Amino acid sequence: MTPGTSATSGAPAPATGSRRMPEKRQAIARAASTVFGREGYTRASVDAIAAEAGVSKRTIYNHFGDKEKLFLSVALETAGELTEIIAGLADRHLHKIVDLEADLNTFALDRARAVLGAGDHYALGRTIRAEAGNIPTEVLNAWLDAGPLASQRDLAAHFGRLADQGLLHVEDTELAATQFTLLTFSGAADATFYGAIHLPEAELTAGVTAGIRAFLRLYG
Amino acid sequence: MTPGTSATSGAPAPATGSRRMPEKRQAIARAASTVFGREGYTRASVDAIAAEAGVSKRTIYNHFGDKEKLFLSVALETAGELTEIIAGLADRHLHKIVDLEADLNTFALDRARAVLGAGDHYALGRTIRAEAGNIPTEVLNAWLDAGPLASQRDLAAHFGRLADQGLLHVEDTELAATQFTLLTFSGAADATFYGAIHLPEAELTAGVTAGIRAFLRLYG
DNA sequence: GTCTATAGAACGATAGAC
DNA sequence: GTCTATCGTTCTATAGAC
Repeated sequence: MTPGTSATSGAPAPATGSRRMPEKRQAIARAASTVFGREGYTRASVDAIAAEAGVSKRTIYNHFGDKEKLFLSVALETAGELTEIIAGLADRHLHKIVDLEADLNTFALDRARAVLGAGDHYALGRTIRAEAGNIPTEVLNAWLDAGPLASQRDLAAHFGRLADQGLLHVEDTELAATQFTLLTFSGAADATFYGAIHLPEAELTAGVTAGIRAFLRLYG
Repeated sequence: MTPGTSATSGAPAPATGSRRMPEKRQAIARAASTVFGREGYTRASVDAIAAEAGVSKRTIYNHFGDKEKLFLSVALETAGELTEIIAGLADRHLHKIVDLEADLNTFALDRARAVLGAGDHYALGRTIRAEAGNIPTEVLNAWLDAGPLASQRDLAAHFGRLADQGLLHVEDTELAATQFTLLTFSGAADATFYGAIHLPEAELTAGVTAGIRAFLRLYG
């Protein structure tokens, strides 16, 4: 094997043995994200990840060193994915306001569905939360900063703009964003264990609606 | 715990081989709670639990069947422990109000410290949350009902009483209790991954204070 | 004498690492 | 593909309780 010293060819090289195979690495990362998210860290076996990625175990060890490094790498690399999705939702629903309460409601609902819904957008995030006590502080902070905190800063910026337009009465935009998330998201996150179990749609909409009403009593 | 069939006598019965040994079972349950809470489900070995309990592995299997049953039993049996602690705090701080904002503040702070603080009051709860996807719905619901939901109902009752006294303006006491928890607790729970990492005292008090102020703007 | 609980060794499977 | 460690589980023998 010894992949580093195999044929040098600069050609596209679809076959195995090329000098660098970023697509293999990416396949491993994707597979690891899937399996870690589905099984959790300890239950996920390197065998299962290799099978999911369609590579041999040895390839994983060559690329990532060991299981822990693989997990931490994937945790860091995927930290920003959901942030961008949520930023897109905020831009779509909060950029041009037509009905403040309705627009906030739709944004909050879409965000909750994106994070907690059936898809595995956040499956790895669940595992990261579960393993928080075993993750080095720097990696944890990097994940927080590229993930949840980034979404919060983005939301605070939106609220600042809405305040400038006179649609909201906000002094501390960061605090308003935090409390918006608490009132419209954290309840559902807690009730579903961050998406691990299903929440009936009616309960989700009821919780979000009540949260939006409280938020507008505070800042409307 | 084990309400109906507790030990009949006051006799010490130190020797081995007695017909029923509930104190061994309790030692196992305590040890399992500790080790599961500290290590998580998959990392916790039956060996480690046996060592912590001062008991042989075989004894664990005789009492609980297998590792999964042991975990689920302990999860159910310890569900109400923290609930009673929090109920005591609520009774202490919310029964006789002298300064509404200060009393709510103290209660919220004490509760957050009790749940998220260094002690392992909630360590097993963290593991239960992490394993939610692998826990049978009925067990999960029983844990929720004896734990977080029970605390919430208790808090709602307090708020109902305070509303009757004219100290709060609350229509839906359950909703008020939910939003109180969201505004004064969930932020810290989220930031610490339910107590897995430490939160500086200053940040905790700042978050709680801001949450109480918002709550009183909503219901004061 | 029989029953039950205990301790500690032993087994089979699995997973991480090379 | 192989090695090695570990884990969940089971088996065997011992000893007190009825």
